Amino acid sequence: MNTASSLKSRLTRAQKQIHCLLEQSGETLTAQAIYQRLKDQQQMLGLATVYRSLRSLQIKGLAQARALPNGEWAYGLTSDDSHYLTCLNCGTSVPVEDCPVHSLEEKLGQSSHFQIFYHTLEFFGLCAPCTGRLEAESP
Amino acid sequence: MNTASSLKSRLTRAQKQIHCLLEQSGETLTAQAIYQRLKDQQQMLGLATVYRSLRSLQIKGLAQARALPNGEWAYGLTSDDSHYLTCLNCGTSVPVEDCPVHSLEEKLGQSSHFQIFYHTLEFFGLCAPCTGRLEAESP
DNA sequence: ACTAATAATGATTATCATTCTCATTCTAGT
DNA sequence: ACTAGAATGAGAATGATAATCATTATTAGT
Ligand SMILES: [Mn+2]
Ligand SMILES: [Mn+2]
Ligand SMILES: [Zn+2]
Ligand SMILES: [Zn+2]
Repeated sequence: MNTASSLKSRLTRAQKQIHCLLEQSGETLTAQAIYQRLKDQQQMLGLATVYRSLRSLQIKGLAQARALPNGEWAYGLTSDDSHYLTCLNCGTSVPVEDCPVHSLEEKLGQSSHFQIFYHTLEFFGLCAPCTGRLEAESP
Repeated sequence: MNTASSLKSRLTRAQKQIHCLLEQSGETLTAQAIYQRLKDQQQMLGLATVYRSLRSLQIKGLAQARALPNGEWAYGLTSDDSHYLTCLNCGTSVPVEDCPVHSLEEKLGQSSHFQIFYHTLEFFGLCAPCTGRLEAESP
């Protein structure tokens, strides 16, 4: 049994609930959204427990987090490999299909002494409407 | 004159000071650190102005931000292309030398209607000491 | 240069996601 | 069943960032 699966071995009730919710949901969720959804499903967890469990799931290699432009974090499963292109002005976000970092990740996993669970890759710039608007304002 | 340089055209006093500080410093800095350094250099800016200017510099394509594990943001120049591998347990962070996303960034810039200024790429996992410690705790 | 309009700044306050505290409840092992 | 340690939850504390608004600097028109 390898390290990862041994770390995953035992999940607490809260960790199981959250892992399960992330699996069902398909999309990534903020901690607050997870808290709300569980409450709605009569599976209420304390907010502190939600945050604690998310950190544990990360350390166990099961969950990942990406920072949203507004300062919140979106959590998902590490099996999900998706990336976005986001407008710095209006926040519009579109998915990016390709991901060219897997071979690098593998290489790092061998050379760096780190056990790598996931990566984040995000692109930032201006969408077409915002580019137009900003050019008009500052000619 | 292209779009980017037209957007960069006029910088406010505060934006110039911060851009200059980021140029000198070489490293990335949090907003709070920028505030402190400018104060130390007798170039005091209000904290609100620091945040506003950083956002403007981003929209002008001059500055980039990456989220630190502790929830703060580190700001640098978009000309800086550096990435890190971070331990989810202890926060240890090591630089990653390679970056395999430039060709994708170029492709996206052409196909997506976005004007892309920068990207973030971060790896997360466990460092060797933490892997050992956690294995010992949960056998 | 003078003035009116507009933009930038800064002191302060408000926000709110996240973390901390600690008392209580659950769990595993004997 | 008993006990030690872990997990949980309610609520308070934290702290970075955003919003407010009065003041100051800059711009544009005359
Ligand atoms: Mn990927
Ligand atoms: Mn890069
Ligand atoms: Zn936009
Ligand atoms: Zn570590």
